[in-house]
Parts: sequence; structure tokens; C-alpha cells
Amino acid sequence: MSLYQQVAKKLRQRIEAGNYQPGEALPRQAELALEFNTSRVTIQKALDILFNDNLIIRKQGSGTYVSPTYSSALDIISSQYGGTTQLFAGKATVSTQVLHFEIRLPTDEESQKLHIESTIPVYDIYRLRKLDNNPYELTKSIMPLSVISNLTKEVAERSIFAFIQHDLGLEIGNAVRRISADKTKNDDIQYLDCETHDPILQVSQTVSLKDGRIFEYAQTRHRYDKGSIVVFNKVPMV
Amino acid sequence: MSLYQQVAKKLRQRIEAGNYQPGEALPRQAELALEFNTSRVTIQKALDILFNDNLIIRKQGSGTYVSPTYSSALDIISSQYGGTTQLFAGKATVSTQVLHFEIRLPTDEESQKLHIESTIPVYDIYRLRKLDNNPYELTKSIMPLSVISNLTKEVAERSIFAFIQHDLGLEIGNAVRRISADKTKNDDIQYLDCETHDPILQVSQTVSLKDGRIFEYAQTRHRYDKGSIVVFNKVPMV
DNA sequence: CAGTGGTCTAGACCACGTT
DNA sequence: ACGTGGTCTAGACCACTGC
Repeated sequence: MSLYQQVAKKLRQRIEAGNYQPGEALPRQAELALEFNTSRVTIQKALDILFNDNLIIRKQGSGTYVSPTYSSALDIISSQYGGTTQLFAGKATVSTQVLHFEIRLPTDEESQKLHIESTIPVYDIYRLRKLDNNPYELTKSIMPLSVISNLTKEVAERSIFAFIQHDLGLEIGNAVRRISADKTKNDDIQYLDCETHDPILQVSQTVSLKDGRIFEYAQTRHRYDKGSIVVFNKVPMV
Repeated sequence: MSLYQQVAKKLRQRIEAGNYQPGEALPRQAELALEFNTSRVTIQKALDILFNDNLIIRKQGSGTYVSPTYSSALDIISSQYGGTTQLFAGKATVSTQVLHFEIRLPTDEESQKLHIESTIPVYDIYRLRKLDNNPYELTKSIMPLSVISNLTKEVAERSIFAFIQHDLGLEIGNAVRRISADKTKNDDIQYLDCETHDPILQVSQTVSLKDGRIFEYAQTRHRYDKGSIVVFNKVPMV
């Protein structure tokens, strides 16, 4: 891990431990540079990370302060996730039921969403997720075989994200999500135990690897009473 | 505007103009440094911005490439908002109807959300927004007078965000949003013309200034068939 | 092994807030 | 006027890719 990342990690620990209180000023950059025996530029790169996570506020001409709203920031960071499975690790038992698993050619819409040729086959996976045996989300995923291979039904019952990272050795990158509300459909009633007129929280996501290749287009339907989505909007850099 | 921001702007224009195609490599950092007559570090800071906007992919040991999924990134950037009003500027007519406007003391929950003492009064504003005369969202906002002042019903009918930025001279910072689905309530039926069993897309947001002070806690209810929320998730920096 | 991006430094000057 | 963070440079070395 690079130097500025180590510095960021240590400063984060101090803030979380309450060494610096919300609203309080951190030591001057020059002082931090002395303490960590680095250049000021390295300190600044470390502060960039904390700033992006909304842990600190920077005021030119004044100082660097622990974000007054720091405590609310914690949830966000921890929800930066990697697949649904990790989120509840330790808190509850997540189980996955694979309702459908096949390899087929993509529709036109799908090949467009995945940025692939329509001749490249895709996995079509339909899963139901339960939390302590209570159903809470229904996910339909499409993944191109040109990017993801050797997927099996058994892997889909565990964590596909873990498989991609650990077994395929690929690095997961950014995701674009579209969130909307929808009316209940037949599958929602059948699998999510919804009532006829319950609302559904729907998320359509396109997930990429670090090299930019899209590896998943998925639609997830959540019970409206089981979970919401927390989002953090940064002010634009330009 | 600083040098690296100018460079970022120019490179962004080139990408948008198609001078560099999706998937294609940008010139080497050293070459860009020569062209813009800057140091390589400055080029890197410029690339940081484009990277954060998902316009480019960086591969150590290989090069810098226009993101293969670049085109999908455009929507996101343009949805980086500033209040609802700007979003549709030019495309449609947004009108706002102020249903309620008062100054009162906050409830315990509200003073907690806003991080203020319960003795500080707040604006309580309830607005209905229409797009070309079709209702699409209903917003209940709470703002502390310790941060925002001189607000009037007339301002609320225009754009509160514009008032804060231009008239009060305050800089808007980050926002935390919680998105969920909900059942229709009486107000939704009355003002949004919803049917009894239509789902509602609800957003609860806490918006801060650049100095970290929270200036708004708001709950917005959208008709499920009028709009969705697009979100961009970056991979964590540490 | 050559070429690329990533990290890091020491030092300089600028922009802004505070006093 | 002073102290703070913001920007910028030139040069060095490291880490990784791909031939």
C-alpha cells in the first residue's frame, strides 16, 4: 500500500477513534508532513481520500476540519459494497436460490447494454435472495462469456462477486445504477411474498471491471419494506 | 480556474468531440505535459478529474484510455444536479406551487437530522412541482434559520438553490440521499394525481454547504412513472 | 528490457481567512 | 501581516505491461 494510502488510513482511524472531534481542526499539513516524515504533497493526497469520503472539510486560508456531519458519513462508506452477500456478513444469514441458469445469445437490448456483439453468448441468471429465510430481493443478471467464464449454478448460489475477484482474478470497477419504483408483478408475489398492491424498489445496474469492460447488467427488485438505497453525492470537481 | 482544471476541461472537450475514440489510448502523460507546457503532476491531477467522472481508464504500465463505456457516463455527469429546477432548463417548463410556508421550532428528529439545537427555528416548506403543468414531485423541506435566512414564499416559488448560491453567496457541498419505495398516501393522491395503489419513489436527502453545515433536510415523493434516479458508484480509493 | 503510469520529494509561489 | 491550504515544478525512482 502506498504511503499516502497508509497516511489516509491512520488519519481515518484517529477520526473514527475520536482523537479529532467533529468540527475540530486537524493539525496543519506542514505538521502532519513532519509527523509522518513525508512531503506535504503526500499529506494532501491522503487528505484527498478523506475528503472524498466526506470525513473532512477543507477551508483554504483557515484549516482542515473533521466534517461536522461526520457520523452520518460512516454508513455510506460501509455501504460501498461488493455484491449483496458481503453486506450482511456476520449480521444475518444470506441464502441464495437459483431460479434459472442458462447460457444463450443476448437480445439486441442486452448486447447494447453490455457493449458486446450480438454473437457473444451470455449467462442468464435469475436468483432469489433471502435474509434469515425471509425473501427480500429478486435479481435477473446478464453477463457476457467474453468477460466471465466457468460460471456454474453452484457459484451462483454462493457469491458471484467473490468468484470474479478471487477465482478469475479480475478487479471490479465502477457501477451505474438506475433506481425506480414499480408496481408488483407476478414473480414478486410468488417469490417475494408481496401483496398485490405493494410497491417494488427496482435497481438496474451496469457494473464494469477496472479495465472498463462491462461484466454485468442486472435488474434487482426489492420488497419496499426491506431496505433502501443510500447514496452520496459529491460536488463536481470542475 | 487552476491549470489542472483547464487541462481537464480541454481533454474532456476532445473526448466529447470524439478526437479520442472510446477504447482508444490518450497521448502519454509526458506528451500531454509537453503540449500543455506543464509538469506531469499537473497532467495527472487533470486526469484524476476525468477518471472520477468515468471518462477514462488508467492502466499502469500500459496507458490511459477513453472509457469503453464512455457514452453511458454522459447522463450521469449531467445529472450532477443543483436543485430540480436547473435539470429541465430549456427542455420543459417547471412550475412550483407552495402549499405551506412557515417558521417554527424543529421536532427532536429534525434538530438531530440538521445537527442543530432544538431552540433554533427552521423553515418548514411544502412544495408541489409540475412539469409542463403535470405534477411530478412533492417536497417537504426543513432548513435552519441559523444557516439560511431571508427566505420568502416568493423565493420558494422560484429556486431556493439559486437563492442560496447567488443571493446568500453560499457554496453548496455534498448530499446524502436515502431512496426507497412507498405506498401512496392521501397527499400523493390529492396533489400528484396518483391512483390509490400507485407506488411512490421517495428520496430523503440531507444537503450540506461546503463548510459542512447542513442546510436542508428534505423528503421528496415522486410519481413512479415520472422519473428515476441515476447513481454512479466509484470503487473505493483505499 | 523498454515504455508506461504511479508515487514521492523539496521548494516555490498563490489565494484566501483571520486578526 | 501572517498563517493556512491550493497549485505547480523538475526530477527521481518504483511497479507494472507487453514485446
